[in-house]
Parts: sequence; C-alpha cells; structure tokens
Amino acid sequence: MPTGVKRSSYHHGSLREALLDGARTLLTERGSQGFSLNELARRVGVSSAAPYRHFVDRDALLAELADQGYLGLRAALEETERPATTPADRIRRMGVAYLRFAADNPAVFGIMFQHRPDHEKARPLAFQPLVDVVGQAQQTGDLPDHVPPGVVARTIWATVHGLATLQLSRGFVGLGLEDSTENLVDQALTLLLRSPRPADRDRPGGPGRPGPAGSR
Amino acid sequence: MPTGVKRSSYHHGSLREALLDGARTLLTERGSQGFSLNELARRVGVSSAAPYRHFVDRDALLAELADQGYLGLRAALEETERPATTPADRIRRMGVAYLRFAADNPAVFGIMFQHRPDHEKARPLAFQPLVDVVGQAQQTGDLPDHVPPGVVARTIWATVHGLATLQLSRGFVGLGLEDSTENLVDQALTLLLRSPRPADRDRPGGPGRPGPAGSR
DNA sequence: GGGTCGATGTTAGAGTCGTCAACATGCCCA
DNA sequence: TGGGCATGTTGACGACTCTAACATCGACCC
Repeated sequence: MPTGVKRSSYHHGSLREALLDGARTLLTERGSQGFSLNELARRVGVSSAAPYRHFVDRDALLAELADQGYLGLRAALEETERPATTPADRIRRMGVAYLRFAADNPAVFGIMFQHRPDHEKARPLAFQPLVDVVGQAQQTGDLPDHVPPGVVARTIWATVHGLATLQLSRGFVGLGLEDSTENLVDQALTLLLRSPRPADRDRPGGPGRPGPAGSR
Repeated sequence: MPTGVKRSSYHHGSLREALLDGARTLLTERGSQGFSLNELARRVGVSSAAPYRHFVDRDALLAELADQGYLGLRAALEETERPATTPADRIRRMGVAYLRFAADNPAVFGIMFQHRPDHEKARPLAFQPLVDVVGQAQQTGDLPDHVPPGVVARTIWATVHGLATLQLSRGFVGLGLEDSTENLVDQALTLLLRSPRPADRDRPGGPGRPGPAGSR
C-alpha cells in the first residue's frame, strides 16, 4: 500500500474523479513539467499502476484536464453576457475573463494550448462566444465590418491570448509594462475597437461599405 | 563508451558547442517535453555525465538555448530595417519575422516564453526594436499618439505573439481560420494601425494624420 | 443463496531519465 | 619533466512511465 492516504475498502470508489481533482492541484503546485503521475497516485492513496485503469496514458489524463479547461473557459466567457451591455463592452469583459481564467489556472491553460492534435475539436467551443459577439459589434458599428467577422475575432483572440500568455510568463516585468488585468485588456482593445473613447475621432463612416453611416 | 558517434581522442574538444547544436535539432524532433539529456549525450558521442561539465543542469542548457533564441529573434527583427520603408510597413515586416521565427524554431520559441525568472533580462533586448519603430510610427501618424509608445508596443507585441503561439499550437485549424503568415499579420495589424485601406499598403498616405473620412 | 465474471485494485519489474561521486586522461605550463 | 586542472568515463541511486500477472469484490444469473 502506498504511503499516501489510507482507505478502508480495496476499491477506491471514485478514483477517476479523485485523480482529476488531485491532478489540478498538483499541477498548480508543480507546473506541467514537474507533474508526476506517481506522486498523484501517492497523494490519492492508490498504487502507481492504478491510474492506468482509467487513463491509457499520463498524457490522456492531462488531455482530459485540458478538455475540462475548454468547458470552463467557455463558461467564463459566456458568463459575461449577464450584465448585458453593448457588444463592445462585452468584448472587453470577455478579454478580462480570458486573462483571469489564465491567471487562475495557469498550468491547465498551458496544457490547453500545447501542440496536441486532439484539441482541435474542443477549442472551437470556447472560441464561439467571441465570434458571436464580434458579429454583433460589427452590426452596431463598434467594429469595422469590411472584414469578415472570423478575421476580426481571430485578431481579438490573438491579442487577448498574447496578453494572457505574456502575463503568465512574466513577459512584461523587465520592461516596465506591468499593469492590471483590466488595464492590459482595456488599453489593447481600445486600439482595436473604435469605440466610445473620448478621442473617438474616426468613425469609419462609409468608405466602401455602407453600413452604419446614418444608423447611429 | 556510449553507442553514439565514435571519436578518436579522449576529450571531445568542443563539447559545449556540440551539445548546444545537437540540442537544437533534438529539440525540434522531440519537442521540449520529450527532450532528453541522455539521448543528446548519446548522439554527440559522449557519456551521459559529460554534459554536466558544461551545464549545471538540464535546465541550464535549455536556458542557454533560450538566451541564444532571444539574440536570434532580435536579429530577425532588426533585419527588417534593411529595406527601409515607412514605420507602419516595418511593423508589418517585424510581425511577419516574429511569426517566421516562431515557426522555424518552435521548441526554442516555446522555451523562451516559459516561466523562468532569468528571462526577464534577455527579453527586453528582443523587444526594444519594436518599441523604437512604434515611436517612429506615432510621429508619422501611423499610430495614435495619445497613448504612450510602450503601451502601443505592448499591444502590438501581444497581438503578434498571440498569433505566433496560436499558429504553433494549431489554434486556427478547427475554425476555418488558417491563413498564411503574411495574411495573419497583415489583417491583424490593419485593425491596429490606422493606416489606409487594405489596398494601397505600399504607399501609405504619407505624413500627417490619415484623415479619417476623406483620406480615401 | 452460490457461482462466476468483469471492473478495478495491487505487486513486481523493465527500461529510461537526471544527477552525482569517484576515477581516468591528457593538455598546458612551471 | 612532471604536476595540476579541465574534461572525460564508469557505476550507481532514486524517481519516473508503463506493463504483466495476480487479488478483490460487487453485480448478475441460475
């Protein structure tokens, strides 16, 4: 019997969930590099071979954690709908939620965006809410509509994702560019969204596209 | 003697460089996760303890690779100065160079932006060229100047960095958002740089503020 | 109720990895 | 000429991932 937690019955009962839960905390303690399946098993109180009854691989367990991460991220993004305001403001809230999610679950976030082929299914789920609201923002004129919504959403996503990863890797500290999560997102998106800033000079009235010329 | 390459003399002669070179190729083959110091030593034709005469740690070797990566990235960014054009165009070129560097050295790029405290010294080196050209772009009116240059540069960096990491992790494939490196950068920066229409990107309207409505 | 069978545990072990201590080699220089 | 120091090797330890063979036990069938 391993040195971890003792239990009365031979079978654990809900080992799979216990492993996933324990993995989350172990992952935040040790990072995705130092994460060890043996140590996880020890902590949960089972032998080091037991996890293999539930996951074919160490990587399979981490992949499942990543999948759950995508669900959590999507939930966090969708939750910004509650205080329903303008599309532009909701995009800001989404950006902040994205950075917060990354800061709160750094290791899971890292695993989510590692090169593994299976994520190509789960990722669109988390991405969809942003595409939706970008479409709305284009209709209200908060975002240029001479570009397909997917392209605009992709750019916003890249910006926010870049802020998140750079913040996680302490990317801004040596440069005097540290800032609060809200400021990071606000100042970045202000450059992208042509929205209510006081210096709101150029409403791209109607170059080629008709759109919001008088609709406002 | 290990099974790798045979050599005549007892001493290798230039083991340190051989290790760094071999590490780069092994890293691209196996990824930063599957990278093994033992396998590296085997390939270079040296015992598994030999690397410790030159690097205190496995991590120390990788950190050195990251430092060299920062130098290479900075060089790649500075090289965009040669075909000297407008600041806005140079920012575009820098973005493309950034994505290319990441695509050509995926594993090293990954190591460069992992949470290690020592990178906080090397990173500003690679970042500086962008800050410089952003300042120029603000003077020519290609970028808004009511925001400190560092903030604008930080935003552009985040956008480009996000594009790079998402491209590396195949972030766009499930979404029908794949695109060429040039298009990724161009379409993203077009939303940030208030430079003219997508069409006339060769001859950006020149100095002065690009008048919003009439500059077309 | 008794028997069996599959899911879920355990133990033991192979093979790899990172790292260290002790020893070997040979170039450089007094 | 010979000693010392940088740079190799050998051998070993502990930890890791993963597999094979065996143990336990609840569910289901008669």
